Amino acid sequence: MEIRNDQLSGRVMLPVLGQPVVERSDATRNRHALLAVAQTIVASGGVAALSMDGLAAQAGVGVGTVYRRFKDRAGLAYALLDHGERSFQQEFLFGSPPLGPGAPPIARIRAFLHAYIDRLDTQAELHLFAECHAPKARFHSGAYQTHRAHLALLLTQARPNIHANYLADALLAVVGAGLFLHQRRELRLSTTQMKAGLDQLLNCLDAATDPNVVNVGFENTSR
Amino acid sequence: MEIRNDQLSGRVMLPVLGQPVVERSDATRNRHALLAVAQTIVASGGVAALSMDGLAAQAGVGVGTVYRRFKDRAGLAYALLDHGERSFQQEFLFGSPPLGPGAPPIARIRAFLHAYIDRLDTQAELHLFAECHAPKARFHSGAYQTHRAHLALLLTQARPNIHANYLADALLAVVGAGLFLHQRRELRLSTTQMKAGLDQLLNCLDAATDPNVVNVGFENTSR
DNA sequence: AGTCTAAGCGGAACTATCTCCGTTTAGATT
DNA sequence: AATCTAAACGGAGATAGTTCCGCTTAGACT
Repeated sequence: MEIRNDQLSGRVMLPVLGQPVVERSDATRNRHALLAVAQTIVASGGVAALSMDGLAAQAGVGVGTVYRRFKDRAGLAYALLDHGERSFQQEFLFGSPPLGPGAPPIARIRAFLHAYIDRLDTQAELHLFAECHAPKARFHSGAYQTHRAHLALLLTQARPNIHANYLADALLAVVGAGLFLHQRRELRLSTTQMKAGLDQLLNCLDAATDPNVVNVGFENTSR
Repeated sequence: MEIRNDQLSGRVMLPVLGQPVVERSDATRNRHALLAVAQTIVASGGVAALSMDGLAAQAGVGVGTVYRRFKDRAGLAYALLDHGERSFQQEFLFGSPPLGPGAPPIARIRAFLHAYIDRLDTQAELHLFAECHAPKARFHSGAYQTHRAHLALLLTQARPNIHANYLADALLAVVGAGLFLHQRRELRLSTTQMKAGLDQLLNCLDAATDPNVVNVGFENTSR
């Protein structure tokens, strides 16, 4: 889902070993057709209206084809999120500061979380859908790994003595789709308010002169 | 699911308006039988083995009965978690410090999160199951509301100027079942290590002399 | 004891996900 | 062009969640 080359020709490099290296032309055609139809379904009726059977019918292919292309419901959702994820990664990896390189670490983390919130504001339902139908897949996805590595690096730069990986996971949990939707729909928070809440959290990390961490228990891995 | 009286007689006060106030004896009998069977199914084969059809068959009732008692899969999961939740609430509301009243706020928060982690260690799969099959229900459950109110109160006591509700939600997100299972199974963190990570987060809250919050954007509710 | 009725029960039926496998085809090789 | 085969396709069927509705029953009231 993440590792693809040859975007212009429409050919896709699949990362899984033992799988074909390039898609056949009919497969590529179906992938694009299915994604296009899925987009319109979601746009008109929300994620609830997106069913595998219905998608296959509307796209004029068999259900087997849908499953072959996207593995399952969660895979379809991740595929739909992929476009936005790509450009998001471009921005925080190579774009202009404070989101991209150049700004101080804490400022970049702040910008990242703000941008994340803005993305959620349009795609939270799809995110939640994906997470709920494949809870483990979220953490294994290239998107999550990239976000985590990005935050962990910045956290380490900001405060060398903290357990950056744990905190990165923690920050990403705070901007999870489920909580976001609850805050937005039920608590009626604006994205501005959420960003303020996140800022507050970050200010604590920033202001704490001594996190008093000493890595208790993080040296060895137990089971 | 939360508001019940008359525990000894087995009668249950249902909180939903327009519903019967007390269960009929056969209904109570079936509820207990179903919960007992469900427990053994989960104990032997994990949550994956828990199906509504199978449960009904093993308990010797019709599927309709299962749905009448528990509404849906998520409701069944929440019912299974209810016993533990009850005693957990007793402990942090009325038990001995630092979990119960008497200790300083930050110490109580710390104890709460540690206890939460210990609970997850035995019940994370059931929690995840419940959350994924009814993502909105998590936040509306009495359990979540209670945890949130508890943390928010303690946070307010510790630092009057922070947005306690937002931070309470944030802390609960960090101990979400999905992340916990990932950390435990994939990253192979021990519960001790997770507690250390949480301590670090709390120490930041505690150490930050000025969270620099000024409640930006939290005054009015937008949509 | 008889009656009445709201609540509970059971399981057929409907829906949607996902798997399986026989058939078809893209495209490489000759 | 003919051949060959890995990949893709389609849709029937297995499985599980959920709803619906006609029948049954607990328990309240006479």
